[in-house]
Amino acid sequence: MASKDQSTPPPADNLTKGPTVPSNFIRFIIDEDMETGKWGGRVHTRFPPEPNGYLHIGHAKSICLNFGLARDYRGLCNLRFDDTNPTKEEIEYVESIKEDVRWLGYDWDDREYYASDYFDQLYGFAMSLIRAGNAYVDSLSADEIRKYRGTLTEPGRESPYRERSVEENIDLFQRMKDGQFEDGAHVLRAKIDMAAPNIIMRDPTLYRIRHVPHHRTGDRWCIYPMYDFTHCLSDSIERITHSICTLEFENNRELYDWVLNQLELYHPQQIEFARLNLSYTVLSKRKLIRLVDEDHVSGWDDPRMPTISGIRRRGYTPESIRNFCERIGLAKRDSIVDIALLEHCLREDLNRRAPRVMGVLRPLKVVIENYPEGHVDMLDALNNPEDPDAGMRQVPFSREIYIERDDFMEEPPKKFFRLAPGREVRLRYAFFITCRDVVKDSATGEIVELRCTYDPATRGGDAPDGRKVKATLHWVSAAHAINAECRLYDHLFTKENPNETAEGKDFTAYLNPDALEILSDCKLEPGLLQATSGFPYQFERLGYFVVDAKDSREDRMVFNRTVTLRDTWARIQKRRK
RNA sequence: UGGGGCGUCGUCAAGUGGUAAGACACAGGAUUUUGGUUCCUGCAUUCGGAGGUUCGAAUCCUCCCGCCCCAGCCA
Repeated sequence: MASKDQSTPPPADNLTKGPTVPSNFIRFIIDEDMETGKWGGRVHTRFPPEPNGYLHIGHAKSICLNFGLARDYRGLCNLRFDDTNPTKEEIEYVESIKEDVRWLGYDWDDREYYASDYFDQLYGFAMSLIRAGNAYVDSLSADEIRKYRGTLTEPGRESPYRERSVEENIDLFQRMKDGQFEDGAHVLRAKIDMAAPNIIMRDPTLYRIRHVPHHRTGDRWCIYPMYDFTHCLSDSIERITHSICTLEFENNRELYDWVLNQLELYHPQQIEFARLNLSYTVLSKRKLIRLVDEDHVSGWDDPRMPTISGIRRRGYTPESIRNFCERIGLAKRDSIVDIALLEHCLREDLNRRAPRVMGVLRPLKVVIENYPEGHVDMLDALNNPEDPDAGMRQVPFSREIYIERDDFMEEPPKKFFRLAPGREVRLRYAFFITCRDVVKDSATGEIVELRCTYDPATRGGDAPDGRKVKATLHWVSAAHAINAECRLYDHLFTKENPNETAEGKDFTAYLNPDALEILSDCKLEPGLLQATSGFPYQFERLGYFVVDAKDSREDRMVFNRTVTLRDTWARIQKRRK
């Protein structure tokens, strides 16, 4: 960037700020609107979830987009519940949605709206359409309407009720509202064109009868407006400028525009973008509901789920998700983002902020034969090498400790530099130890204990004689350890794209049986007793962990592994197989 | 074989007629008391294909190919 004034140095954060928000086609549209003054310099977006399920990471993309645009252009973003189908929607979902949006770090102030708040106005607009001869009450059955609609290649036929008089339509629609008809007896339809090449325009249904109470309006209504009628009008009522939705609504834009044009109302611009797909998981509400209903997972907030509540419980941070949503970009082509990018954003954030601790997942007892019995050393350990302000803590060391079973091999292969018979390694922040003997269960042959010796001169982890070791192991003093349960998570599916199914199979066939591994005999350093949920820790050399918000108890702590550390050794092993 | 969209590295994605950004992944190497972090290095002579226009094309034109969406009284 060229500086115009040579006497003024460029701002320092020009270089340190990191990647700026990349532009995209929606920002181009808005930039142009700002130049032409199309909306009087306003940007007003909305995030319009239907409260019929929990939000997932795909919604996060939309949330970050809509709220992010409002933030960057000094505009506003509304939270609006698209609650026009009382058979599917529940109050539980609106509460969870609000919690999730807030957790992601966004604020809608007092602009919490519900399409159901507009039912009166919507009814009035429907009446206007009828009076103008642009809508009619149809008395065909659902089945008949489908048959009359035609196909992709053949035009539809007009309903015999299409030419009812305005008066009759008004009367019928009023009586629909008054509850004089059964579900399905009539619908209100837009009168457009049964031969339209866009099937959506073949006299779309605007209202249907449903004698079902609504979670907000109760029994006040028994007719409910359809999405296409509701959404554009809600946007219009809220003076939205850019109505951003996903690609599958591209066909619906013609109807969005038609309704607003017929009614001659304030007319936002609908813009479509490609929804997020992530490898090794599914991101459709229908499929997520099945995972919950069929007990493939423990619930919407199961840490294996890609739901916001699931990944929150798993230990993901809002910052990492926001960052991810910026990095994936925005376009109109269908794509599947590599879940490794999400994990990268997570590690990047966690590495900076998570205090380091030691925890042994699969303990192997080590007795230090030349260490005095009953003695305890308090050793200084760095809380976070990435953060000098994080300070130090003390960790107890004693004659009997636990190390990770994976850190010892009786017959080590070439590139294994951890502990082995006769080999010396460093115990982090403690001493060098050398393995002298391997104790096995005489019956099973299983290794039950290691006998080692330590070098007292290496206290803290450095040898005064300058000798080096190839590995540093984490450890926990046996007498001081907390017993805890750790839940290790992996990708929910074994297939990169579980939506792509073989003949006769469905996506559940690719569920990963190892997506959850429960380890119930973990040994953690004593300081972890203070750990509370929502606060991430790095278990050194293993990964990032967080207290499970639901199942952890004071006398039985439960930790979730949020994500592993990158593991070069594991990759080497995998390559070998 | 109707209509609406979309095809740029393994995965995302910039690029808007002037000679293919970046990120992730991957592969090497350096530093390291985490096989972590960090730091270097490499990674599309070519943009779905074929023609054409142009001094010059991923960008413009023509034809072809492939993928996604729409036939709910779901959203």
